[in-house]
Amino acid sequence: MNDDFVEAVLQVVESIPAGRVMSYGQVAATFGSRSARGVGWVMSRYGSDVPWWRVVQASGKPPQCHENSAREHYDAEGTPLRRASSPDYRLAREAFVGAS
DNA sequence: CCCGTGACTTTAT
DNA sequence: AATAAAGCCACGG
Repeated sequence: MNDDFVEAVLQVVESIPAGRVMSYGQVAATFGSRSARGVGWVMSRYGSDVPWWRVVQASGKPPQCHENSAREHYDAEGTPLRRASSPDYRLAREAFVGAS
């Protein structure tokens, strides 16, 4: 299967620093994709191995399906529910590529 | 090969 | 502001 896609998603999610959250579209764009659903799909399958709670919706709210579980993580990590300051995903992608 | 589904996003009405 | 529709990637039946 396309481990590339999965690997990319996991890579980005794992790269998210504590106290910072990224939206699905943000993450997707970060590794050069446009599919937030693809990211969500990967999370549902492989998200168990990554800090999925650092990945939130574009609205800055945690996953609608795991909000209560995510809250525990936020309380533990002290993650401030705050989406990327700028909705300019492309900039973030370049930033990640440059940092990589 | 076509259709439906999923932890989504964005634009339009 | 809220709702509707379309777009997007990958997978299973």
